[in-house]
Amino acid sequence: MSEFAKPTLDDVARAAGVSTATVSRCLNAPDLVITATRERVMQAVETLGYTPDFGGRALASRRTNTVGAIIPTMDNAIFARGLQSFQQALSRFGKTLLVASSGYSPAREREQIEVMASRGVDGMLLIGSARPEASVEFLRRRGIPFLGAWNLGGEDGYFVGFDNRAAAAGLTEAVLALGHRRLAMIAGITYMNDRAADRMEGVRMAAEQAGIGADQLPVIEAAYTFEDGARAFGELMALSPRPTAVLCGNDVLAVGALQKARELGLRVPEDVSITGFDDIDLAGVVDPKLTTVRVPHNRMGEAAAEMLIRLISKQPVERRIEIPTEIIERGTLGPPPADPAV
Amino acid sequence: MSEFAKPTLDDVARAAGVSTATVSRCLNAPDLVITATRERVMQAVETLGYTPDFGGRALASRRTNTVGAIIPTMDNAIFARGLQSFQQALSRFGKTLLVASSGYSPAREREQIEVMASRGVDGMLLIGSARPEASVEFLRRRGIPFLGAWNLGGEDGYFVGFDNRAAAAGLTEAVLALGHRRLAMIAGITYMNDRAADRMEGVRMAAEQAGIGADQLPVIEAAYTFEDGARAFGELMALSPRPTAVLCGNDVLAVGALQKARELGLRVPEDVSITGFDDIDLAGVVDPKLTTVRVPHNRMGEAAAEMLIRLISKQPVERRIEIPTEIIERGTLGPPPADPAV
DNA sequence: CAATCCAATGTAAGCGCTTACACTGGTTTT
DNA sequence: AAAACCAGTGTAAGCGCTTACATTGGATTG
Repeated sequence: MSEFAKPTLDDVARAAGVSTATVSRCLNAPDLVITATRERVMQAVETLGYTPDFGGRALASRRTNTVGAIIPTMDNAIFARGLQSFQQALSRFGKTLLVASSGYSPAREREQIEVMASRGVDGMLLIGSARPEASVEFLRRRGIPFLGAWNLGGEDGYFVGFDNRAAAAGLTEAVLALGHRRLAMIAGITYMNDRAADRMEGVRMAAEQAGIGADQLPVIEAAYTFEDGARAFGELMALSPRPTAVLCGNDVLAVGALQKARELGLRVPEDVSITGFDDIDLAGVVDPKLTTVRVPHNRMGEAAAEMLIRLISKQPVERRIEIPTEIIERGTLGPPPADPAV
Repeated sequence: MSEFAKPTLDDVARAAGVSTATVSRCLNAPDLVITATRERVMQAVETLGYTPDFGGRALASRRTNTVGAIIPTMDNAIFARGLQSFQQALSRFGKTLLVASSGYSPAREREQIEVMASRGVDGMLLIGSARPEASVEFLRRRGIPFLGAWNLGGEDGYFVGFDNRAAAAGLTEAVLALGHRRLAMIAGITYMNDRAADRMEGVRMAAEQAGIGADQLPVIEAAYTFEDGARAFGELMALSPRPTAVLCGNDVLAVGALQKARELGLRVPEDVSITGFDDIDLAGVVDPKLTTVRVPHNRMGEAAAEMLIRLISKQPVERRIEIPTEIIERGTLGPPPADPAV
């Protein structure tokens, strides 16, 4: 073995004076090997700096102990946090995580699914449930277990997430309870994004329930940036009559709205109320602090890991695990102005 | 092939009536195959839903087209942003990214390095340069090209990053130029973190240069949370004489400090100036907006990808690429109070 | 028209590993 | 004391792929 060659099982076997089978057993089922032998082998492993070749191992054992996760983007605190917990939980089970991002594109997600399948992942974590049937079909054909996270999905499939619709409805009810009647919403882009769509629907449902029809509830969809949130808020404030409460599909939009409100000289919540969704760090930092919905990403990541492991090892699992959300009341929601501006 | 079995090269070959070699060539070097054959093969690939097995491919070709990145944590906007660009650039070269996190622990980083090596990554991206020699030695022995990012490293190795020390010194000079003399610093934890250490040193250097010795420059190290930043700021404000400017090792600490300042009834920057570092989104959202140092993570991610690709394909490369930083003047830095409180 | 060449394809040898099965020799059982 | 057993180890057959080399037959050359 040259200085730069990667040592193989064979090298170790030769160095320890045993067969490759024994070395393999030392690594995978140490109990089968007598202590003296094992120590000799481990010594050889150590001095040679041997690490098993993943490809060879995967090929021979038809297992990879790898699970894949495809998220819309890494550049978003929401997914980052959940994924971090997911990974930690996974590693407790000896699995490693492969992460890829789809950039919110179903086509790119499909590509990544194939990449992961090629790599022989034992299971897969996807976000939400809005995707072409073909992607799902592919996974099923291959017999790769997978689950959706961050929401609760539809008819079939496995899910661990929260009920975005119910949470949004709950928050809306809280707003209504304060006496607001002229609501508006800045929603995230709903195309192929069930979280955003569900939140929008939740707000609409609750409004409807209170006798506020869709025609009286202006909704603007905006991309996930402060600027887009600010712009949408500007448009909403130009409306007449002006809304007294603006429900935002996520905290980033809400913070953008908040900035715009300051720019427009509107006091929050005296002149206009604003709510967010997700309770990212940001929410506690702006002034006033954001009233929002807390989504326990850590718990979700862990629950997802556990569920996927069970799915992979064919243990019985519940079809969906709901993670409860919670309204966090801080400073941006108050009663409507007594004499609302027109 | 049963409904649930993964189709192999052999299945495709049989279906298309060619040899496995031809199928392989269709996938890897299509030019070598005549169009008619290729179309027949591709058709078979399509109908069978074939995706090449990564393990088999890696084993046979001794290439993986995979590069690894080990970052301290995913749950940090700074790394997320750079990594996103890194990945995008990489995928333009047909490489896929494997991400792992070390949780700021050198031991865990070492483990992950071995995992990546096992998986046969063609190259590796690490953060910074502070790590046990053994980790570096391992990589070298294995002949795996790697580079450090986010800083500029030491004597040897490849780096693409910024000069944290110089940037911190530059910002400190700007603070001094406004007339501040009673400086203090809230640094990130410097243990095994050269970025934090360099920033601290930069501040100290510039202060020294202005005749302010280390004994006149209180420094507190704080973990990467708002709370820790706030706590440290509280301690600093209890000092007598009270600092008129607090330089923070990153934006998160600065925002924590800012909150604490408000809590203490101190006006920023009238009573005390605060500066950050990194220019994360947050910096533009707090009130007043943070004066900080912008670090172009996108450019860095791309430059890192390019450099690593060159390293892998043994093309000539520069040993270090410096990404310039920029001071972003916003609202938290002003002249010291005329009659500073004691 | 034989010799040569070359493009298109096939043949088959591994890549590094796991694991079913075979073997060995001591211990227990009958 | 022979039979049965078993713990510890070895032998060797692939896993799915790539690729050096061999083969084929039509086009080009002298």
